[in-house]
Amino acid sequence: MKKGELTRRTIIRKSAIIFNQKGYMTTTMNDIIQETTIQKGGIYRHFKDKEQLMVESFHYSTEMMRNHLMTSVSKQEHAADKLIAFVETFLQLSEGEPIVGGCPIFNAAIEMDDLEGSALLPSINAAMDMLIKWMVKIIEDGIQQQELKPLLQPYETAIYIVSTLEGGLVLDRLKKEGQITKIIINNLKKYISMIETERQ
Amino acid sequence: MKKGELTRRTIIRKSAIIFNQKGYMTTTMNDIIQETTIQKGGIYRHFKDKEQLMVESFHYSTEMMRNHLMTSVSKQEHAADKLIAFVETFLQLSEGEPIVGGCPIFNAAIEMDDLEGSALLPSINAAMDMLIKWMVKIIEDGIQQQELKPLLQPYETAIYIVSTLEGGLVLDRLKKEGQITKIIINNLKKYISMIETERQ
DNA sequence: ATTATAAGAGACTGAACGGTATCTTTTGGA
DNA sequence: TCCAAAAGATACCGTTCAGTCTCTTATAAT
Repeated sequence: MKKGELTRRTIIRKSAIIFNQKGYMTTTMNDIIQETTIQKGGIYRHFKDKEQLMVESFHYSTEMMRNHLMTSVSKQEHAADKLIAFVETFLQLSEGEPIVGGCPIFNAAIEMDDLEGSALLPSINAAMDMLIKWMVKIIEDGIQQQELKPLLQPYETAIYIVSTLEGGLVLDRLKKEGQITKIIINNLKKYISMIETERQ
Repeated sequence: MKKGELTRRTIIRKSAIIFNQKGYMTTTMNDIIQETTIQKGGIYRHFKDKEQLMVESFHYSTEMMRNHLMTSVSKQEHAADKLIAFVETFLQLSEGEPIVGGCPIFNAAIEMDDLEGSALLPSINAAMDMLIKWMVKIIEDGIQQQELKPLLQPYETAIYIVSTLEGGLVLDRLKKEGQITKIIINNLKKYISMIETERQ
């Protein structure tokens, strides 16, 4: 009674990668058939339509990213180190770890225009909120621990960092030199060192 | 002998807006027919295929943006003021001026995956290069005029600013509060004030 | 081993796509 | 005013899309 559940997960796992690389609108069911080597009937037995598959795949992708970031950030004690770990790990996403195709939230966000009316839209918004709130929390805790400057505005700071990160992904996509990531990391490190208090 | 040229330009002008809003791949010829109220035969008389229309529309859009930015930046004398004017004007693009849908380079860049093999790809790269080189020039001149700090790395600085700008557009697209733009502008102003020399 | 049922294969459908071919209307120089 | 050429309308074509339907095969409890 569980063979089905297994293939269901296989479909999600493989679809998530294709969606993340090709885009949700652009990826066709035939792409998924080809990658999973499961025919149309097999797929539509487990998912009522493409949209449901999109939503579950997106959820899978963001969970992968979240766990990846979480393990990296939680290794650090100091708030500034947490932020740096966040930044570095985030930009390493574009190298294919842990999910091929880079940050799934970014990939989905830039498709938002095409996804009007789709059930995926609220998921994207929720995922982005999660990311920002997470960073806000790191900053707030850092201020409370007197590791970050007390005058810092947590939300504004988080927005600024996330913006720079997402923008780095746009440029990285265009300029294949791979230099972009390094430049963004260096500049954000400098920024973070400016918002932290003197270490004891 | 010139009626044709007139409608040709009308098609480009109206298509540019739709492409910039809906995306190049997602926009259909029927969308363009509806918006221009010119039937298929009328359109295909002036453009051999959708791709040609895409390329010419993109070129039109980027020219509009370039002129808009140019007039704004050239009003300023000091390099730091030029950078601020650039940043502010760029982020105002998302409010629909001068071209509805926001920065056309950004809009096209995020579609790059879907445009593999398209004639639009080199145009996008060229446009982005133009933007970056322009900012590099402003920074280089600023250093030479001793308006910006001499240790500044022009290319790295330009990449960082443009990344933050583009990332701001991603977030602005998601969070409709309209607050994002302000936050990015404030932070980049602070950044620019840090890289300029003391004014006389 | 049997067999009801779960899982999957694959042909098919209608709609929408970009593009073409043919016909009709408009334009503007003579 | 005339009429060739330019401009535009519209029906149509092949292809591809998401999704359905029916038939076959694999599974697992008895």
